Amino acid sequence: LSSTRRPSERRREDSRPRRPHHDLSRDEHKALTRQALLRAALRLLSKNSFDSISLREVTREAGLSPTAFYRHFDDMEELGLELVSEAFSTLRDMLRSARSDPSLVEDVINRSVEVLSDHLEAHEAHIRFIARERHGGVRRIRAAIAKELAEVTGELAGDFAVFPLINKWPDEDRFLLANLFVEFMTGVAGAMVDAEPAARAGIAERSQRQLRLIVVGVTGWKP
Amino acid sequence: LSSTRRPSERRREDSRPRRPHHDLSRDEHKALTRQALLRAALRLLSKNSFDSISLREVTREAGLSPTAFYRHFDDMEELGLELVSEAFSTLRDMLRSARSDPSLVEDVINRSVEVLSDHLEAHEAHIRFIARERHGGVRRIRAAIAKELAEVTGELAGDFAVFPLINKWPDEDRFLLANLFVEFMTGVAGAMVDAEPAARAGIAERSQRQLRLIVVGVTGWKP
DNA sequence: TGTACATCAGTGAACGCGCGTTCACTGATGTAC
DNA sequence: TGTACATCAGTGAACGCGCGTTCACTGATGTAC
Repeated sequence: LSSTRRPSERRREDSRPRRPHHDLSRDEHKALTRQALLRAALRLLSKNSFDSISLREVTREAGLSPTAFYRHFDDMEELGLELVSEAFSTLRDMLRSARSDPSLVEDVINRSVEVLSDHLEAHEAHIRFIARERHGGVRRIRAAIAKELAEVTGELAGDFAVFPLINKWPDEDRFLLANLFVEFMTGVAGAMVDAEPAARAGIAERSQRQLRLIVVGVTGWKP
Repeated sequence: LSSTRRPSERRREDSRPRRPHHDLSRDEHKALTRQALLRAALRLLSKNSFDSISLREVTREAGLSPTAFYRHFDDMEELGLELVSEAFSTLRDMLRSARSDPSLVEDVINRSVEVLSDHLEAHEAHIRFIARERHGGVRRIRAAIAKELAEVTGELAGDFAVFPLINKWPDEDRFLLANLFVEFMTGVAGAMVDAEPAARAGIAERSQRQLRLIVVGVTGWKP
């Protein structure tokens, strides 16, 4: 009996204290709680789609009372939109650092897929969320993801200027290629996220060969 | 007052009579009701994702009492799986007739996208359902869609034998190309389904140009 | 530095609602004779 | 063909449950003096 949990002990899902007893300011503490809600939602979203998880589930998973939610977000949709911009913020950080990586220019085909795999391993929940909600059941979230992807595509079209071959293509063709590349990579990410971890290396290899075929198309392309 | 609806008149969503008074057999009537449930679910699924619609919503939309559902399906997941096989049944009918269409061999690039557009116009709800649930929140439905897509990919790899260029490729490379093609087309379908109808022609044109780039890659590919 | 007051993140009770599922039922259709 | 009985698709009431949201509250943190 002495080892049984007392029912009054609420299960806590994170280390954020309900009542601060340490050196955090009120604002810092609030920011931590907000993060706890976002993390909790992301955890639930790896199993279910966004429009099927409830506000109460999120607060329960975060170790808060349901009403605490309203101190941080108006509703679930607002939290969802924040997850979108959070996911793309880290994704674009990754793209920025990739841009200054000389190995990527030397071996776009293999390195692109490798960079994607690495990012996926580090931010799996974010990528799964994007793959799931890209065509999901919530219009505003679909729209937010589409907007971010369009921006990434635009930037990528510019990046392609470093390749002598593509350098002289008209803007329209560069955009065409950037869009194909983004769609392809999105598909690869979606496949990897749904696959067993053991199957991911195989998907990566296949994707590299497919990307090679596309690059052959690029070298033979008449703009 | 005389024009107001009496509250006892339940809104009916289809023409299937609650109590048959005509020449349908019991089995025929049951099959119609089953169809009414599938149709109703598909209608709801164009707005929301599968794991957020309820059994009661479906029966309400079909004009039935909630309990009638259990005469046709054990639970919602069984209905969802039936929608998957229904969607792929019509899709594969389409692919079968496309296979015997000489215009497709003459002009794969443009005709493939046109055939997809036509199918999408005729079966939009089915295609949207597939695009939405392919990476959606219900494991068994994702698995069912993945299985169907894998079979379609396998058949397509065989179809490619009609092209002299690909004819001599090893099986592995043909599968690689079929997979790329299916992923590409799936992406196009997803984009079209999410886009305003007015924007679809533009997506079709862009996809044709991208497909042309891929075909350039095919012509230059060393197996 | 100390005190008095304002702020506000998080609480817990309460609400009305839609949910999935059970149950005994009804009455038209199907079948055995 | 007519009758008596079996089948079973669809019903409506009932259940316990989790939901989103409101409200007045508590008590630690922040601030004005």
